[in-house]
Amino acid sequence: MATAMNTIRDQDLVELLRARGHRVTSQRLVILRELRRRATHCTAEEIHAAVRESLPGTATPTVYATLDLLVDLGLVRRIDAGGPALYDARVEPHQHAVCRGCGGVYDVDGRLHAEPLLRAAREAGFNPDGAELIISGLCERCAGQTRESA
Amino acid sequence: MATAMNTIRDQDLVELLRARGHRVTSQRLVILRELRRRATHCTAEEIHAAVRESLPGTATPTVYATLDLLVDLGLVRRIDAGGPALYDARVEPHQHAVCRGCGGVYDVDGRLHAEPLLRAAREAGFNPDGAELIISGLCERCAGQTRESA
DNA sequence: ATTGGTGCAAATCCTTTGCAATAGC
DNA sequence: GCTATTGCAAAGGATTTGCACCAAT
Repeated sequence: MATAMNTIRDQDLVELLRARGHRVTSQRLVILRELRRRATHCTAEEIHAAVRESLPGTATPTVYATLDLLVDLGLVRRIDAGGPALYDARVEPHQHAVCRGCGGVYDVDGRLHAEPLLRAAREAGFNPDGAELIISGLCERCAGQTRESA
Repeated sequence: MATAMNTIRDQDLVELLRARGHRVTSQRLVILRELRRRATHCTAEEIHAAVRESLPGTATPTVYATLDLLVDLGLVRRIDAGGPALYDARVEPHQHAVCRGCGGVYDVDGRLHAEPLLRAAREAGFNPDGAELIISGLCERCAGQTRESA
């Protein structure tokens, strides 16, 4: 089922699964591929719809379980931005901006410098392994509408 | 209904509501007071239970609507940490750490320096008005259990 | 007197659970 | 063959909606 093009990209998932004693299943491969194909965050539902095309029988709980696993393996970021959870396989350092008006989520490129806070967490007995920044505000369109209606 | 002690603290809410053309209701006062009394983040459900004691008939949708409004007014922070939304009226600069194991949310004192990212967002046409950092990892207890079971 | 807020009931949305069948090791 | 993973159906929990009544301005 794996094409030559995808084999290289699938490699890291296969190795991580084996290393952790998990099984390599087509659902897992297809779901990660789908997340990587779209270079943006998407919901479990969107992934489910896309995955159905290559793997018609795929069930909702499988999608959720797999997304959880991919997050655990560190291959996917989970973004909690108020609505349904978003999943993101984009690897470049970037954060997310959420519009208070329309709920849209936008990428903001740039590295997050949270070392002092991670250190503070560590000193308080917490073992951090990552951090997510959510910027909130108004997107261009919603800011414009607010101004017009005021 | 307002006691002398609370009047001072309620003042900012009353003024903000008036300024924005909203009405001053006892539900709004009581919900904000409750959030301020507990110096930690809590769920809508917890607030609801607490508010029922002084305002027995209070309905779920009222609690949600009021919390939304308080967040809009900038008096309360909303924290999306994977489970039910948390609301926090603590004013000292601090962020939150969420345990992957038990889901617990802990305060991490310290100011967040996200100016470069906020600037990047602004340059991309977004109008930021705040940012929330969620640190993820394992709390002391869960980290211990993982080690034991390994 | 107006109309924004509230309470109630019910709906909706997202996510998880329980269990039998399947497929990876 | 053993057991993790899957699919299916259904439950569960959080939040929102629609509408009638109430109460702040």
